Amino acid sequence: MAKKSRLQAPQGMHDVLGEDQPYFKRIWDAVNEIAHFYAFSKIDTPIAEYSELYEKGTGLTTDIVEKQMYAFKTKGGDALALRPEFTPGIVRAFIQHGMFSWPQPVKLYTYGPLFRYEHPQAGRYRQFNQFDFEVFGEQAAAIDAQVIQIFYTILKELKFGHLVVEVNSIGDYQCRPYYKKVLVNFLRPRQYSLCADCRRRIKENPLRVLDCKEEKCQRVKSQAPQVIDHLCEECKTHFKSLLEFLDEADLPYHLDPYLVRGLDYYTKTVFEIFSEGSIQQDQEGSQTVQRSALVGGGRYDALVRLMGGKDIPAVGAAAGVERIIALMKEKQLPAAEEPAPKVFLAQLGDLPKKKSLKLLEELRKAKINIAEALGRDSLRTQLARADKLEVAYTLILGQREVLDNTIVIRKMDTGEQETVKMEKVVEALKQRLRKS
RNA sequence: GAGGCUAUGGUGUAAUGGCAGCACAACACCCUGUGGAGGUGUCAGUACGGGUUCAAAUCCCGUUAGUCUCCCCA
Repeated sequence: MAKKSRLQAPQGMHDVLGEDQPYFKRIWDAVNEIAHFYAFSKIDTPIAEYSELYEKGTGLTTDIVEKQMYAFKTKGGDALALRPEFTPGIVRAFIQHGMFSWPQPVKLYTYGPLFRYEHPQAGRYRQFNQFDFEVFGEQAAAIDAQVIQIFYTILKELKFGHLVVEVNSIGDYQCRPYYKKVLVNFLRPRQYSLCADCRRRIKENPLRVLDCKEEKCQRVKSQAPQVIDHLCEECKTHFKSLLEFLDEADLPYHLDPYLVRGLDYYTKTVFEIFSEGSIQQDQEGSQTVQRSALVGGGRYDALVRLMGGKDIPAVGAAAGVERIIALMKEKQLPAAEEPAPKVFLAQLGDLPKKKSLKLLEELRKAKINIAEALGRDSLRTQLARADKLEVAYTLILGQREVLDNTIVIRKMDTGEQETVKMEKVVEALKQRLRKS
């Protein structure tokens, strides 16, 4: 093992500096606001769980668990894993705290970092953030529609323009095994028209062949039997009902009969939300539209029971925050606005500097955002800095003022100065700021 | 897990194998209690480790990281 002693963040992980913070804030604000409106309560689960939880929940054969999990042993010998997704942890909490006996449905949301060990590239990191909404104890398709609507609304709040919801139903444990057989029977005679990966998938996970982007596989799959034609009555009714709700809610959806998802636990509804992607030119000059899913989710009616709880239906989804931010930047969508200070406090000398601390605290209580440079002594430098910050007013507190118990208010654009009594300064500033 | 491209002060950029330079930023001074302009100066770099060569930022190999593609996914 090569020793990585460079003074740098680990691969695929990065610092979020001040300039990016407003984007996160904007997203968290939108998420919290909409969660509150739809009566979701926040849950924070540990950043690590027993590995077993994901092996059982997410699925042992999924890439996420098989190849991408940060798994480790504690000193006490426990096998833990950094969470690669939210759902199993939330399901665990649901069971552990007996939420099946809470008033149903139980609506939970969360956001925070997830970890997957994979090759970083555009919009993909080893530590990344998602926000996640889950609803337990409700099997009506109305709830599926509501979850979709919530994510759609959050992205709209963030000012995304053209959003497309791709939906499909992949059946449940009654009808999917049957469809799988039909699909395999269709694919097997045609396997030599498929790419190598898909030939492998026929055995491992035939549904994923439908997801392949290879052109020759696309050709085969366009002839392939579709899941929605093989749904059992219950799943068919549920899916029809979902589409009606989506129509009613004016959500622009597109039925993608080939949408399947990578995780094992989905049943019935699966969906993804895309933004109209960026157009990229490849070497031959042909244009391909980059579409990476911003949101992915679906229904998982059997998971709670599978993990040891009661038979509780559930539906949920998660959105990738870094991807959303990348697109916000590309489309120049607004981040949160940080109110810039409009006042600067300049002080000269020891005594004024001491008085400054108290004055700053008074201004904070009065909610007047103020900048200072207590580390600087020359008035010239402090004014230069005030100028750079584009404040409207600068307070000047020197020896003379402290002795007279006054302070100077300088209006920066005109250079007018006025001396006011120290105890009046908060009021005087408020007045002036209100005017401008 | 596989592959392509890239790497020069804090940032952005120069340098036919031959003195590592410029701009911005930061800091100080010109100007001791009055900013915006201007001037002077300071700080600071060839990602890391090897190799070729009289001579390497430049060529070669490896590592690391970034970026992109496949895989997979948010």
